[in-house]
Amino acid sequence: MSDARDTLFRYLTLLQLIPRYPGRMSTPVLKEKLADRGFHIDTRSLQRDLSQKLSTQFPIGCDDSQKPYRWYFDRDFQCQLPALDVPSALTLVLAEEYLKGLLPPVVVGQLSPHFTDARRLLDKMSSNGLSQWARKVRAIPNGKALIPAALNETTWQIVSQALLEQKPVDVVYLSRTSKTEKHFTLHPQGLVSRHSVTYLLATVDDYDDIRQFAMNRIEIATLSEATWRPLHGFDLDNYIAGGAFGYLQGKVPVTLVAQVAPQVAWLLSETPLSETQRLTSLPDSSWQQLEAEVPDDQQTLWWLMAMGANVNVLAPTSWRETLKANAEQVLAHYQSTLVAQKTY
Amino acid sequence: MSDARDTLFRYLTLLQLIPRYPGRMSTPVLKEKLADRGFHIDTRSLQRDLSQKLSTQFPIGCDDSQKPYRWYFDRDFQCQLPALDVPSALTLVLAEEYLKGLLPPVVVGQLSPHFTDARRLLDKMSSNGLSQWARKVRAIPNGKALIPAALNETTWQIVSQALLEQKPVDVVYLSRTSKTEKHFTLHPQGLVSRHSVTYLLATVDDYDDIRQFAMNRIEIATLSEATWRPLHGFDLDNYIAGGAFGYLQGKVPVTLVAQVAPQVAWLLSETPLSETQRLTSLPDSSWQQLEAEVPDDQQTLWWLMAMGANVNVLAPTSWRETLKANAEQVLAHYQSTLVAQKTY
DNA sequence: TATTTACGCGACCTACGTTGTCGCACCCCT
DNA sequence: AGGGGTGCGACAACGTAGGTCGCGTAAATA
Repeated sequence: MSDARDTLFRYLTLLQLIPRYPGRMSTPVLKEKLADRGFHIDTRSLQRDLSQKLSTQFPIGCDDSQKPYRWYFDRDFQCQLPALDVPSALTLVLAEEYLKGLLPPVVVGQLSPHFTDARRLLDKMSSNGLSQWARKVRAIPNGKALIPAALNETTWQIVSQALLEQKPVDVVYLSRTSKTEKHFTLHPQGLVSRHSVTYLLATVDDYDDIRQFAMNRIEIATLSEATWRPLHGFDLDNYIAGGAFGYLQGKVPVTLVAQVAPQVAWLLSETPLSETQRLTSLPDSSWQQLEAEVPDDQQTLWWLMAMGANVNVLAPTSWRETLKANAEQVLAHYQSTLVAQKTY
Repeated sequence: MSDARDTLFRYLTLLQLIPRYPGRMSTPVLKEKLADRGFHIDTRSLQRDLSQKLSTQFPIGCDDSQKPYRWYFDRDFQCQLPALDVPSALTLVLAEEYLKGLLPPVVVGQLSPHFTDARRLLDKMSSNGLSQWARKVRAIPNGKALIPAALNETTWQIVSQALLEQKPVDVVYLSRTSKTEKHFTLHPQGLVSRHSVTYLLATVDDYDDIRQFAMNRIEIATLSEATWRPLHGFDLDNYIAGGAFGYLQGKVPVTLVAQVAPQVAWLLSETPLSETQRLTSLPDSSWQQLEAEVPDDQQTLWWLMAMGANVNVLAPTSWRETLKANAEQVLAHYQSTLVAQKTY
């Protein structure tokens, strides 16, 4: 293995080194990287491998406009080494259905080679002609499907790279309040995808406080020349729990007690609110009593609100009061706009 | 290519033919499949390839308990041919975060080789030691995260295979109403993953009507000996739109008109309700007027309810009435249980 | 413009890897 | 006990991978 004169393995390593299309890699660099991994071969051999062996059998392209030729894989080529099995392929299709509603198109596009691979397998499998797998699988997302914010492909690439390699980025950002473009140097500390909007958490210029930047409002991103300023003691989970995304979350879970309508009980018996959930029948009613330890956060409260008259929260009292107050406010709204309503 | 005496390519094809662990494939079968793809080689060569070349370089195992040896890949081995790039790896991590809340653990586990591959790449990349990528990325799911219904691994494998290959399955199903186990022969027609519960749509035994089966309540599934009875004219999308999953959906979209609080307007400007959405300022208020073409479905109504007092729906009138009635009912609840409340 | 440098590429040759064939051993089945 | 299916060691012939040399070319440098 150290000598590793095994041709096959060298080919495979080489194939793994060649980047997918937007990227490219020159022959000398490839030789270098190959050497790093224990394959000390002559430049000539590498050239032969590329231009005679691999490029005839694989969708590999060569940019020969400049002299150190640079090689790349076709953008959408994908090859799983243990080929996908049918269940995995189906899972991928399902996953794609879900993710399309959750992540920006560009980001899902990043994974398209995987998904197309799965689809190709399923297509091929139904050689009888009419399996029509595409019409057999659907994902119904949780909650209202909002349209994911569009974002720029290179922005995603630059920012994700910067985040992971701990490098600063220069960005042109379209501020929300003032509709003006601003220039910042960001030091990325984290990435949060909330619903369908992706936020970059970063410190700005020379300041030490974390700020949020919606990725879709970053107009241009480039790796910065500035030096990286590390930030210690930042914890993403604490940051989120602190309410930064509108999800103020109490440290301690609370015990939810509520009466729920039959259809809600049915739902909850399939997909519990928490591990500790208990459902018990109520006398003289088709409703059931629900008890569960749930996080003290906005999400849970919204879920309860969406259930509307189908749940009747008994505890915690604060939630009960909130829900009650909310209902009163809603009614108040509908009183005050009574006149306006008539115009529709 | 027809003669394809290229060793490398034969090796690769072979590697793609060897299934991942739960599966296994015997030498004669491999020879057969290889021949199908144009590689007519001697059995001896195949044996050498497997036992001397491939199994020394790859995590390949051999079950030699029976005489036609059967080969398989390590369960969690994964090899992308153009290796993953950093943005793709990060996307995979994000995707996994989301999917963990949406699909049953076993189903996500089906994709774990992909995800572990991504994680391995990120781990390796941060050779400086402390990139701690895992602490840098979070996905906050849309809506309340219910716990996905657990389901059996082999059930998923059998059923997905049956669905795609148009084969009937014999199942032991734990009925919801009566807590008894029932035996059916199902003819799978579709698969719907709703929130976190996965349903199989199938005709039962000799009947022609579609019924839903929660995958998590299928206790045992085996490919059936029965002959496949095709069902014509079934359209999954129509079926869902027809309200089968509690999402009765009007054929025509409706025009939603509402006044929304600033924070809701903020959210909607990032992730619109629909392509046609318009937000306009209201005089004498920080609220804004929202107009959008939205589907006439339960999801949208739930979303409006969750927004509570932060939206004031003006049209369609039916929704306005529904929301108002709901608020009144909620208040009524909280009146009637006033006494009970005090005990908490 | 002349010179240098860096690559790509064709050619050549040798060592070694690949592959078909044969024979033997083993196990299972009848 | 015998025969078919399979794994495996050995061997010889063929093919080819890979190091080396040298030329041509294009870009960089003086």
